[in-house]
Amino acid sequence: MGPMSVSKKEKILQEALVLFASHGFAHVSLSMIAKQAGVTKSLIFHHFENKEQLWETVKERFFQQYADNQMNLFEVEKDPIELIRKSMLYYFEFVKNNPMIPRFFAYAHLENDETCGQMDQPLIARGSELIKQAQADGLMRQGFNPVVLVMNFITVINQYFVAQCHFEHWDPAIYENPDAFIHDFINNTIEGIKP
Amino acid sequence: MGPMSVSKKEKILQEALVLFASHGFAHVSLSMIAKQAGVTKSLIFHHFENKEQLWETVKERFFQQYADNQMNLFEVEKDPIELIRKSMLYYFEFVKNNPMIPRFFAYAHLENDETCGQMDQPLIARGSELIKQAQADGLMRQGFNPVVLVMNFITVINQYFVAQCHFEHWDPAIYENPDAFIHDFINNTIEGIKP
DNA sequence: CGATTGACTGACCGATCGGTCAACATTAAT
DNA sequence: ATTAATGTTGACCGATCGGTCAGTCAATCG
Repeated sequence: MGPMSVSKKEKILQEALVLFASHGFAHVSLSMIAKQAGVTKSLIFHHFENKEQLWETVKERFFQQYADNQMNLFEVEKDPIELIRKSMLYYFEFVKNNPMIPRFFAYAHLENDETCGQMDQPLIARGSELIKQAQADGLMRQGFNPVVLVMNFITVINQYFVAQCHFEHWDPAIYENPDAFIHDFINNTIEGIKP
Repeated sequence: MGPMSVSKKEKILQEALVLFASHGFAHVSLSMIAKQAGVTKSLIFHHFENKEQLWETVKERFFQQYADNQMNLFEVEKDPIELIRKSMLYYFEFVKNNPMIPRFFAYAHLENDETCGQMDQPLIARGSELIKQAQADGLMRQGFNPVVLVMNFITVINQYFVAQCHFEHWDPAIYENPDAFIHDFINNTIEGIKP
């Protein structure tokens, strides 16, 4: 297996990743991917079973990238309130630097793809546990489901980037000054869970 | 124009609406729509310019349905905090009864369709104004952008239905007991904006 | 009554889709 | 040098795509 062969298969994956994230599964043809990657369509079938399996492979890569990053999400931090604040900021910066990830998620959701749910379930379980502990210790307001909190901040941050065409009509300032936005959003969230 | 002719054009629109909301633009072929509506593909071209214009027409219908409903969103209510609570609950119930609406929005967002942003902009402006007034009157916590609040609750409620395949892996209880979910979410939000 | 109009259809078009296949090029092992 | 395995290509396939077009049918109108 020479270096060129690896490079071409890799190129196919990279271009497929960009195109799928940009236009979704159905909009992207194998001819487009082949042209963009500078290879023939046949080569795609040599390296991958079919279009579906190529999509699955690309998806796994995306999710891996996402999951790897989440390892850092709930890092060691004494104050659970501060932990939430840091995690939200960290996730916001991550998605800001990888804006195709929420788009890919959105496509997967619309196709009722359950893979994305199974992937980060363990991490969410750990985050929920931390929050529950904080609630028990009286460091956080009690009585709400921790998953609702996590879902809230993941969802809003993702959609901030996916639905820019929508929200920037509501108030352009939200995108002219992203720091102010995430600051407001984090503050609202934090205030909502203080004991 | 007899009643039958209206009925068939209407049938095309209805079926296109369901199919587009279910599978998106590219996944749905005109043959599928024609078969589902019980007409020939040619009739679609008789009533609509092309596939794109059919999509636009269907979209306008959806958005109208959405916009009409929003008239009731910020109804008269003395206490602004209570107004937010009621509005969130009202919107949740609305989307619950029209689960295809957030799916349609999601597709429009992924295609960077700006129509959806222009439609509800006036309403959001009014909602923001109400919140700003409440802030000025000391009835609501100050210093945050009202649009962030509205975007938060619209986004989460929409994604609750669109990304069920994702979040129900985090905690099935969220969907087994929707009332508990929306109750938690509303409470978190309200607590976050109390003065 | 004949003419006109709009709803509606079936046959058909070129383009493109995902996918197959035989053959050639390249590399590594024997 | 021969062989085997893999990388890579171009020609080709049936199916389906969005879209066209000539024409049928029923209702309306003068």
